[in-house]
Amino acid sequence: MAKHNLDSLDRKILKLIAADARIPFLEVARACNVSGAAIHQRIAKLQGLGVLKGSQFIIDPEKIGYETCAYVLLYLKNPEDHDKVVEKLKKIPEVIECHATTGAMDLFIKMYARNNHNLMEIIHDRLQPLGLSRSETIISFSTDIDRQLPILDDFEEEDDDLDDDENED
Amino acid sequence: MAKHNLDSLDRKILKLIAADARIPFLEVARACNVSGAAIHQRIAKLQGLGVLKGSQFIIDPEKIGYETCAYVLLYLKNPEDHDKVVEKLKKIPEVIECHATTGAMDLFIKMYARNNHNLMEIIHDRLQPLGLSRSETIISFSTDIDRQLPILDDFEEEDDDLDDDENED
DNA sequence: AATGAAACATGCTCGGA
DNA sequence: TCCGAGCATGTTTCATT
Repeated sequence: MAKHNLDSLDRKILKLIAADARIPFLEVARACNVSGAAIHQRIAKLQGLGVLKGSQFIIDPEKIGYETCAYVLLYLKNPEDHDKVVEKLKKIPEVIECHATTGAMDLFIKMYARNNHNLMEIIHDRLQPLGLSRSETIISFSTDIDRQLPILDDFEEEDDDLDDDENED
Repeated sequence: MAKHNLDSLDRKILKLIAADARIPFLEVARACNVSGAAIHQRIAKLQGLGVLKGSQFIIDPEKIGYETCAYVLLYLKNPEDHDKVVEKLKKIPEVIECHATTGAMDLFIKMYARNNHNLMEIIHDRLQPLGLSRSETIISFSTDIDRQLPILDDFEEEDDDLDDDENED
C-alpha cells in the first residue's frame, strides 16, 4: 500500500513546508539542525515518493471573481458513462473536485461560479448536457474552516490492526 | 465588495505562482517581461489585498496515512449552537473544511481519517458529542479531480441584477 | 544519508525616473 | 509603478565521510 516510513526528519520538513511553500530550505535546515543539502535531498526524495505533489499559492476565490461555492450531486442517466463524464468535467474549469462516493448519486463535485446566476448557468448549460437524470445543488453560504491535514507524528498500524485488515505492499 | 481591478500583469503573475509556489520570482519576471523588483512589488500588493493568502506544498493524504476521505452532513440538536460547534470542529485536525450550506443539514464538513474504522471512531467520539441529532456520511471512493480555480481573464462587475448580458458558451 | 564548500542564482531594498 | 544595481541570502552540486 501507500505507506512509506517517513522518519521524524521527514515529518518535520513536511510540517514546515506544508504551511509555507516559500520558506527557504536553509531555514528549514536550521530548524532541523541539519545541512541545507540534507533538506534538498530529503525533499527530492519526498517528491520522488509522491508524498509531495507540487506547491501552490493560495488565492482567495472571492478576490478573483468567484463569489459562489457549491457542491453538486450528479445522477447519471447512464451510470456506465461515469469515466466519460469525469473526462468532460475536467474540461469545465469551475469544477475543482470530483469524487465517486457512497450514496445514491453517481458523482459528487465541488465547484465555484461568479455568482448564483452563473452557477445556474453552468449547471444548466454544461452539466445537464453530460447526461444527467437529475442533480442536487448544495450552496455554501460560508466556509468556516478550510485548511490542510496535519502531519501525523506516527502512522504505523498499531491501534487499528485489531479491527481492520492490514495493508501491506 | 470584494472586487479589485487586477490587471493583466497581476493575472499573469497569479497564473504562474498559483501552479508552482516555488517558482523563482525572477523567472516570473522574465516570463512577464518586467523586472524582478516589479514582481516583488506586485506580489506584496496582492498579499496586502488579501488575494494571496499564503502558499503550501501539496501533500498526498494517502502517503501520510489518511486513506479515507469523507463528507459529513451534521444536524444539530440546537442549531443556535452553530458558532460554538464550528469552534469545536476547528480543534479536530481531521476536519479540513466546514461550510454552512443550503439544505436541511446545519453544517457540512470534509474530513480525512486513517481508515474507515478510524472515520467511525471520529464521528462517534468527536462529532456526536458536539450535540448532533444525527449525521449522514458520504465516503469518497476516489478523487477524480482535485485542482485550483483558474484565474479569470476578466471579471469586471456585471452587477448580479444585470444578468441578461453575460457570455454564453 | 549527511556534510561543507564553492559556484551560481535569486531575493530584497533603495534611489531615481 | 517601474527599473537597475548592489549585496545578502538561498540553491544546487559534488567530493568526502
